[in-house]
Amino acid sequence: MQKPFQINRAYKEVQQITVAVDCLIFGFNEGKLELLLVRRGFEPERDRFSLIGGFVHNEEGLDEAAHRVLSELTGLEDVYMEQVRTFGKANRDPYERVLSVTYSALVLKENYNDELVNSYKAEWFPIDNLPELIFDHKDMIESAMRRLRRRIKTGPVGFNLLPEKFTLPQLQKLYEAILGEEIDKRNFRKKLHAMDFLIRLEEKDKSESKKGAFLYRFDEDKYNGVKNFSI
Amino acid sequence: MQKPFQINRAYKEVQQITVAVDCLIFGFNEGKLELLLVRRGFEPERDRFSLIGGFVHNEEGLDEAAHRVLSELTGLEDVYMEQVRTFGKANRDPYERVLSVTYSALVLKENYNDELVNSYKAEWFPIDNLPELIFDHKDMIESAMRRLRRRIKTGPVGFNLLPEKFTLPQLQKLYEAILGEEIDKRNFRKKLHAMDFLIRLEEKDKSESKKGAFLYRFDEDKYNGVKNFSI
DNA sequence: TTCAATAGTGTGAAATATACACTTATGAAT
DNA sequence: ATTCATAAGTGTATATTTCACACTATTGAA
Repeated sequence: MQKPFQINRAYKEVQQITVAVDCLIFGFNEGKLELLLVRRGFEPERDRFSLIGGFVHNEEGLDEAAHRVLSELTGLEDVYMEQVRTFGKANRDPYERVLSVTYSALVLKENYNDELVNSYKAEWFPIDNLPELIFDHKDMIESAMRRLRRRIKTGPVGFNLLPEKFTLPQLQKLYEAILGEEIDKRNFRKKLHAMDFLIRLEEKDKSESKKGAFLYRFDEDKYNGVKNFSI
Repeated sequence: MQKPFQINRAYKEVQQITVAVDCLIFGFNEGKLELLLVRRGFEPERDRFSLIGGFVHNEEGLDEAAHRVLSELTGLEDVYMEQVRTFGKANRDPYERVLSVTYSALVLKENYNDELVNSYKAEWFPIDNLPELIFDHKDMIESAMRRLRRRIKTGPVGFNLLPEKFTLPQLQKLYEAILGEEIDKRNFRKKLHAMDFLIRLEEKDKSESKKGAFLYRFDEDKYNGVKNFSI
């Protein structure tokens, strides 16, 4: 019989593993959900695309590491991120063992530091037209997409992908892009109106139509009074 | 400006971290949802309770590690497990840095190897009356419970906690124990009947009542024809 | 024969989700 | 100035789902 596992717990000579965070950086632009990828500039797998990632340092937590990696690439500091899941097959990276904890980030394209993004050879791709990716990064994206679809239906996370002021047609296009299906305009607005956490401003965005669409703002306080968010 | 992160990717001298899996082993017994915990037999934190865990070996994947840890403790081999989430605050274990990937396991108490469980000083606790736990294990349990509540409403995972043949009153008690709320008997049965993936056997369990309750069996094939599982 | 205890069953009301079409405002073109 | 094209905005009826609710059936034990 093996030793009780608790004793192993105290072993100092236990195997250690390289741990990375890989970030799924989502943006929304011109009605499309996009993902930020980098092209590998070195062998192996040179020129293939991958998620933005980096290693976890010894003194930093996972969330910190994810924020650091994102901020190093985009210059963004206060970004909405959540952990998605951890990929840990022994040979997922065939060159060396790396455990990867994935994080999903929702960023506002207008806030990026373009220069920084360019310097890292990062590119945005529409979610429905991604290039081939290294390792298990495709699985990571699927996993993150499933989660994102669930999250936007049950909570107000989608607003992180829109500017402070946005129109209802914009918001609906965002939901359609993420869910991958068309939504009825009247039903969509009916739900939003019922929850009553958006504030209509006396301002219109005329960039998409001659009539112009009213701009709205997400109101945190009013949202806190909402019991069952559902779209 | 820092170096492009991709170059870091190729570094071999990157920090490595000790990685553990911690298993949330759920069982269902006498109408109660229970969790299997072990009492630490060594300092520090001697005599406090913790989840069952173990370190990830270099040549094994996370899922494998979780199954191995579970099987070493309980002798069970084919157990339903899913990854929950990864806890990675730098100081979550104040004695040494350990990253922990949590797994939720649904086991059938009658299948355990009692001797093995006893030899490890493991104990079952009802989920609503847990002892104090080390480190962030309480957070892990909350996280796993949230997930379990969601999963049993949207999929047939609960059956893993019941024997092959079970009664509807048993099944309902299981749902009530996990969800922490009472369910209307008629509405509960109505949903199950509508989905039509349970097979009623010509056999009754009279251990709970004089009248006896019919035994049912979960039918995998019939379940595959169900589009929207919902309880 | 009665009693106690759990198993089993159906209906109506309320809430939620879905389907669906026309009017409004405005800038651009004539 | 009138017309036209384009997207914004609005309400109602139906179907579906969820929820609330109470009595009968079966049986072993007393």
